[in-house]
Amino acid sequence: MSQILKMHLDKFIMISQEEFEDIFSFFQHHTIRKKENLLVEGQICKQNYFVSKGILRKFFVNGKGMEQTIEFAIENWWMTDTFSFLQQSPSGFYMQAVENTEVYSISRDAQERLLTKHPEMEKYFRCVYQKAYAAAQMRIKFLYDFSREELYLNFSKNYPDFLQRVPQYLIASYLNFTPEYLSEIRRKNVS
Amino acid sequence: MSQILKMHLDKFIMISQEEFEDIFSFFQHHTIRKKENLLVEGQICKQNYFVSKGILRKFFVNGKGMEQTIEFAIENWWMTDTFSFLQQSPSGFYMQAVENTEVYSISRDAQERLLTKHPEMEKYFRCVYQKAYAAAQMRIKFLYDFSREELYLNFSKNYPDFLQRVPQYLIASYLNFTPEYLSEIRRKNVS
DNA sequence: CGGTCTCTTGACGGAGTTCAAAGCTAGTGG
DNA sequence: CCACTAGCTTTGAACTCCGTCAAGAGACCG
Repeated sequence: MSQILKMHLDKFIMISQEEFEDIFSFFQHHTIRKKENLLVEGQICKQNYFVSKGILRKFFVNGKGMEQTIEFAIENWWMTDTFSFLQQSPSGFYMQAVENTEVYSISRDAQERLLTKHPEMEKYFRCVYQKAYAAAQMRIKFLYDFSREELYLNFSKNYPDFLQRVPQYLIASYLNFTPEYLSEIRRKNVS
Repeated sequence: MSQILKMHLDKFIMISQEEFEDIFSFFQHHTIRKKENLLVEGQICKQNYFVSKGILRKFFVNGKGMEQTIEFAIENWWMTDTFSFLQQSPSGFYMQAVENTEVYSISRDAQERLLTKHPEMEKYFRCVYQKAYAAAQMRIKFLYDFSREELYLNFSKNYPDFLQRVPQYLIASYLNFTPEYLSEIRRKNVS
């Protein structure tokens, strides 16, 4: 059934169909409505989520009471509050569906058992985290290197489809500036 | 001999002394002088480095020709250009010793062989990358949440010893602002 | 259609940069 | 072990990017 998860595993490790079926039994399936929360600030992040359809975003509420989006996850991406998930400590983040979304989730506990029973999954997660870490490093580089305007132009060049699926104020939030300024940038770069 | 590396492995996985000795044979030891480069822009990052003594920094040269430090690594931290190391593609970064530094390094090739021969190391690296990813996420959160001044105050509270070991212009570079502005912040917060 | 989100526009202000110059500090060679 | 130089830090003035505030125009949903 979950071909999308199987295909993602196949990118990193070799496993048989039977083995996959046992692995798959550690996961649960959820459907989340647009704007519904998977995690709110103060809760312990109990699950690691794999997006099979739709978009999630992770955000926090900053000192001024504004929502700051720090990450999006679309199909084939994992999302969790790594810190809270690892330490089972209260999270400082929210996780919310941007559009109606479907995920496969695994609890901390189930993940431990999965890794013990299927050691090949260590390799899978090592690869996934390695990639996520590399992406985070590039993200930090961009934040350091680019002006806000360049951040937007770079983002809209690399993820044009995203601009269609996600409202502008979330893009602005993700790129760390105001909707007003985004509007100004767009005006300049249309004409 | 390399007790520090063994101790770091012990934090995440159980291995015998004999096993460690075989694992250790995959590594090389290097001594790097202050200001010496381990990697320069355009090169392929061939090694993954574990710092046993001293400090490394990773930086790139931005559009204005300034060095932007994006990461420090002290004792017990791994450092590499993950992207270049994984894909064996040219790096956009430099890696340089801040003070005289000692590292254990492992090549891409040796790391692959190590992981095949000692699958427990998959778990070790999974944990290391997971932690590094969580740290990168927190870093991004700080960059979004704090003003430059708050970034400095936060940094100097959490890593007071670092301020002693590392020159101010590198701290400024790491926190993504100018040495002049750092000087201004310090003046304000001393009196 | 009425109301609540979302996007746009413009005026103003402030955090942080740039540039230039002077003061310090530490390493190096004689 | 001192003197000199290059590199690091501080100061101040001018400037700019971008945030804040306020208000209006669309757009979407019940």
